[in-house]
Amino acid sequence: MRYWLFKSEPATWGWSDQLAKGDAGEEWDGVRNYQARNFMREMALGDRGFFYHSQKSRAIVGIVEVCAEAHPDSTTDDDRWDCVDIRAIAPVPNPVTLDQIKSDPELSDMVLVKNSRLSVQPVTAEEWQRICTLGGV
DNA sequence: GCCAACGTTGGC
DNA sequence: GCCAACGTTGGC
Repeated sequence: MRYWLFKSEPATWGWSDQLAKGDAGEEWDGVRNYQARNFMREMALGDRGFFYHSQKSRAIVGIVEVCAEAHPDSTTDDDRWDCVDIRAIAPVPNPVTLDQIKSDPELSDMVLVKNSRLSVQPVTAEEWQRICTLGGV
């Protein structure tokens, strides 16, 4: 199993919106960036991901699971863009903030730190474990 | 609200 | 195929 991180502006699509979709999950649509799309194409059913709030709150707030592999993005007719479906698995009891991540030596190589603009990104098993520990998961 | 970083577009 | 212009993202 691989690990990922999904970034969203809470004002547009937040953790509470994701939770409301329940086990059915929802398309992670709207991505118009090749790198992010390519990562989604690599995802497999059952892969886990962090749900990150960008902008104002800047923290990892939840854990999601890939519940459908890459398929055409229903929000566009442009066949370049694919997306996966994800569903909420569990909240992170103590949200892990960007500040915490930046100040933790074990997390200093995270894509989140190095390329803050990438909206879908891979997370290593070590980073996953560390953040779960910090978050009280 | 500003601005730096980055990706994409389109003219040449 | 290069590169300038432009738009968007997201941290501060």
